[in-house]
Amino acid sequence: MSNEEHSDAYSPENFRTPDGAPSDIVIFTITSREKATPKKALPTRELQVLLIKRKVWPYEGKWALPGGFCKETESMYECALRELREEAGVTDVHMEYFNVYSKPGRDPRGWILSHAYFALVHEHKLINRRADTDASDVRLFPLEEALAMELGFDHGDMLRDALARVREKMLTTTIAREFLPEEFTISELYQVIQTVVPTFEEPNFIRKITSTQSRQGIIEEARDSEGRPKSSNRYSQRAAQLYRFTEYSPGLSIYG
Amino acid sequence: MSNEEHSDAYSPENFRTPDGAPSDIVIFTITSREKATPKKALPTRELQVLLIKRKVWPYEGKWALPGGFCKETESMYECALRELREEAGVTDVHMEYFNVYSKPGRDPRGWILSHAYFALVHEHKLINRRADTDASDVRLFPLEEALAMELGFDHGDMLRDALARVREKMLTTTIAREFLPEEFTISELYQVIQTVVPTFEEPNFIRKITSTQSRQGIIEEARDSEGRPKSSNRYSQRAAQLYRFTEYSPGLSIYG
DNA sequence: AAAATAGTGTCTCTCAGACATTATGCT
DNA sequence: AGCATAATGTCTGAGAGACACTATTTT
Repeated sequence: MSNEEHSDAYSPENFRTPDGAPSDIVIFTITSREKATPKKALPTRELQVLLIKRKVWPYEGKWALPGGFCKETESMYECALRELREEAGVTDVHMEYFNVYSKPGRDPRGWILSHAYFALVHEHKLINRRADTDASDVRLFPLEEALAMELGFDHGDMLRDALARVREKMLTTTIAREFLPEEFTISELYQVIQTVVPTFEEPNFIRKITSTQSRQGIIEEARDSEGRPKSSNRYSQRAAQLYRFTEYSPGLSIYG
Repeated sequence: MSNEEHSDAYSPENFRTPDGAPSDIVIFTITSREKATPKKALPTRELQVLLIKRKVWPYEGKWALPGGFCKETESMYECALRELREEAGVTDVHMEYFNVYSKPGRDPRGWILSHAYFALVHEHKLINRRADTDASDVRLFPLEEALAMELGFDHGDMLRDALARVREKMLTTTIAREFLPEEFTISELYQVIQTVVPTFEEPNFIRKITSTQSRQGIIEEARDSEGRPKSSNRYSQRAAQLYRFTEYSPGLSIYG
């Protein structure tokens, strides 16, 4: 066995090892507020990000993403789940890994590699938490505001990267479901997509999404126990047909 | 400041820190062999993966992915680039990060979190290397064979995950270019896609890819300095039009 | 009636899918 | 002539895009 530079004979004693491997989580939610109009109307929706105010060095007093150090007894995903629960009081949500942040010097505490996740949380899951927490140190920020802030560490990069990934996935997968109730109207779905991807615009959205031939059954009509279509007039005078996502997830291709 | 479990007052002395943070790289290439026919014909293409035979504990004698430990002075991506160069002799290729592997106990040497990349390498870039390397310990394996092998660590999982990711990206992005020369024929492109994604089948492939209306200009005709279309009879009696990828990368959506 | 959202009719043009047919140059 | 690959012709029906129009219920 040789001692060449790419030797496999690694042993922790011979090299500097990392000082920690945390996970950080970009928690997105969509808040909805009733419009001020006296009549029924679609709510105003806004994409929000959860941030935590740091109480200790480094970046004391700055806002940053929730997160924390991984333990040797858990996987990185389990670590992120734990932090999600401990810091945001949230369980059972869609969470995905998206990148590692490892630039030397990114953390003044030492050589620390951060593993970034994003989570998509339904508004209702955060409402409980907001009651029993000191709102001054854990808060939702509107996306635009959060993007303009100077966050601790390289969390600004993480936020931008997470957002780009979520926007892409919003259009190519059915993650919109994470922000919707089981049964929803086409307008709600359209609104959610537009809230995450402001450039999204489809004048004939209803036609496309419900023409079951080409995009085969991403969603289906909700029906009651007797098979009659269910509708809702939550947001409108005229009741709208309710839909639900199916299990089907289409495969996309640029070649055909 | 409190000592509660999710305190920010982390300091390396108080907790166990990782014993290492390596990167491992799944290097894909497509080999092409001339057919045995006397006449001109399309070559036989095969997706291959580069593996290295381990010489030391753990998994001594087993085949595994190339990789190695990250240094505190480099980012994880730089680490992967270095390993790619040191272990496979490859530079300037498409490489992407795709996951972290962190299951407790995954590495008998300790608490080691591995960061997995895939690289797409043109056959030509590996040919040089194969000459000056002992072919007995660094080798290309046909994909199917590699999948059936028992690799060291959790590298079997990495290989399967990398393959799934590359297959998805082959259909949704223009990474096919990584396996093709600057200018190529439609048949070559079709073959490359099928080599990576065996289920891909498009009877009217030429029509679709060259109808510049809908999939606007993913590729364009190659032309000589006088603007005349260039063609090649590398693989056929009848010369075929050459194409090149443009910079355009289409955005896909399930909603319209 | 006015407002607000839900949903349909209709037209044009492109394109997908299928399959047959022609084109070119080598052996 | 026979072959392998390259490329076009032609038909059908689905669907995208645009825009006007109708439907339903509340205020």
